[in-house]
Amino acid sequence: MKKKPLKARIVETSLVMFEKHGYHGVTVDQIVEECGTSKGGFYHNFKSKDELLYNIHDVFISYVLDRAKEAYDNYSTPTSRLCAIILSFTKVFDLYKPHITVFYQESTYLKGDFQEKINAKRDEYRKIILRVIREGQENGDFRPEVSAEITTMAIIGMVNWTYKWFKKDGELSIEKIGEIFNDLLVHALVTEKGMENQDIHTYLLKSQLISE
Amino acid sequence: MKKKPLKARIVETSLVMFEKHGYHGVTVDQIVEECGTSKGGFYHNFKSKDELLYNIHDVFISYVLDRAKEAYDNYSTPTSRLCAIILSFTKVFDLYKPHITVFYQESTYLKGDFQEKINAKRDEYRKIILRVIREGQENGDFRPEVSAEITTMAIIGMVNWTYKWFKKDGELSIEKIGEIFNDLLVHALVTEKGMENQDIHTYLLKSQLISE
DNA sequence: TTACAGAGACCGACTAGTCTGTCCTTATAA
DNA sequence: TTATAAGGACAGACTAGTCGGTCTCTGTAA
Repeated sequence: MKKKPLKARIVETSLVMFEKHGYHGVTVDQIVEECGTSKGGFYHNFKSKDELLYNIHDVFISYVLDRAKEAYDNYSTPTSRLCAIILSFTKVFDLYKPHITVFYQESTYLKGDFQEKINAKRDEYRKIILRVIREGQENGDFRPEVSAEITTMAIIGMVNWTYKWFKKDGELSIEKIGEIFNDLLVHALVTEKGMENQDIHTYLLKSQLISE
Repeated sequence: MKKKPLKARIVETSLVMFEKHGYHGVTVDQIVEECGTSKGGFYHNFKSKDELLYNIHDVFISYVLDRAKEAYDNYSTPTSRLCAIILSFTKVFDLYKPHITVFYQESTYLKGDFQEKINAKRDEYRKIILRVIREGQENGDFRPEVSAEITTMAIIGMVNWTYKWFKKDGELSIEKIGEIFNDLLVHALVTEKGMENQDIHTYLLKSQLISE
């Protein structure tokens, strides 16, 4: 029964603390106190508090970026690709909720080089979605009259905002939430022609009467 | 030519600075330097830096809350109410973009009583949208199979996220962006029966071919 | 004279980061 | 197998600087 390496423990502990109190609401002393180590232990593993923040950002954005690329490669139509990307992202909330919160809450405080590296990956992510939507508009599956750029940001916003309200022990599982997002998206974007595709019904929720 | 009162100048100046560098990235000294006053001037108008942060939060949330209530009262169908609320909110970006950024970025750092007051208003806002969606589902205008709660948060997310990317001198005006949001929403939510309503076409973008 | 708005030197608490030293594991030579 | 050397992981006292907030003083308008 081996103990986890200190570096991982520092990341995990600080993550929970940052999520609750914010990056500036937690001191290095509090972090080392909480995971039972020392200043020495901390600065042996990280060059600075900033580097810890960068580390947290990078783990998360690299992970979702990989999932998005996978989703793009594993499917071949705009609709299935978009839905797969959305679903892969929402699923990450179960695993990386604290990372995501820190990512969107504290990225202002990333300095110079750290900020540039993260922004580059963030932009890459955005461009994948933008590309899927453009391809959908070009082949007639998606409605052409809505701006692809704005739609991209609307989708990203809808999904990302989940970090503000999602509770792991809430009523709906994260998969279910992802399905609702996809259902809304498909209705908002897909044309009648695009709807004729058979497998699109995979992404739609079954209509049911409201109980009275 | 009367000068603006110092208190307002402090708010305006700090807002711009907070938006760029974050609440913790700006010191009181920097604020008073930037608006040509002194520590004395600052602490004569605010009990603490926290109170300034609260002030900024309150101005913004109170404003949008009033606009939402107005929009609800001025319209009578779920669709028109929802669209009016969304439009009133997006329009606020022209006026209050820095407030909004600070609101969503720094609310973690509001202490005790301040936090509770802001959260109460924020919750009130959420409930207005939730109510409109429920009413739409009950009268058959909105699709009943999507969860009203999740849809509410999806909408709020889509709109709120605008603060992360909207540029005042960008390609599209904020009104145009609001119209796209409404178009997406109407397609995502409204039933065929609900679509029969005449004035719904006000909220839809005109279909046009993509130039090749 | 009074009341209030603002100036700015000053303070004390706090915090990121440093530095020296210790322990423990592992490699190596006898 | 054992003695010894070396290097990495960590401990924790310490430092230098920063920042929110206070206090006293000044100018001004009624």
